[in-house]
Amino acid sequence: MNQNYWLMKVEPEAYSLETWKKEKVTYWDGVRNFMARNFMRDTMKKGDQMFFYYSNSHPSGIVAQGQIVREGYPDFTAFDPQNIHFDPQSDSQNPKWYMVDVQYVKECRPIISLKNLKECKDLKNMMLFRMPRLSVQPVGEKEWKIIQQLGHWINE
DNA sequence: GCCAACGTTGGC
DNA sequence: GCCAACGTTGGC
Repeated sequence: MNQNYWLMKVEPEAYSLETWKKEKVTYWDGVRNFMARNFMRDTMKKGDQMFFYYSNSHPSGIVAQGQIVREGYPDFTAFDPQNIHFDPQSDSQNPKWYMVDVQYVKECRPIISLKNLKECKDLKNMMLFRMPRLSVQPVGEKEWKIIQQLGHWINE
């Protein structure tokens, strides 16, 4: 089976690493971008690995690693008018947005900051730099391995 | 189907 | 908090 790698962004105020570590598995709701949605709906497979990336943070960067444990299914937060991610164009008969479930694997401490990533010349082709606003994006196997080396990973 | 206006993301 | 980049919307 072909193993894929991903980077998924979250703002720490929206969903923190501490919460993820406690819950172990979370659904990745609220993605409202077509390219990111298509990756989750069509390409992500159970067993794929992902970096958990803090955006809009001080600093921004990779703080943990996880894996996909459930493949794309409708993002039900879009159906709920009370929810901040509500989208009237999406309903359960014809869902517009999708999500996956991700399980916590291990933490990276200290953070691998965006600056660290940019300074690593072997990573200069990362999609992160070319498409800085894409919140769910693939990571190449080579890049994945380099980042594994770059970080200090902690299993708790 | 083009493209200007608008809204959002996210680094700084 | 500013603002550049860029995805999306909507008028035509």
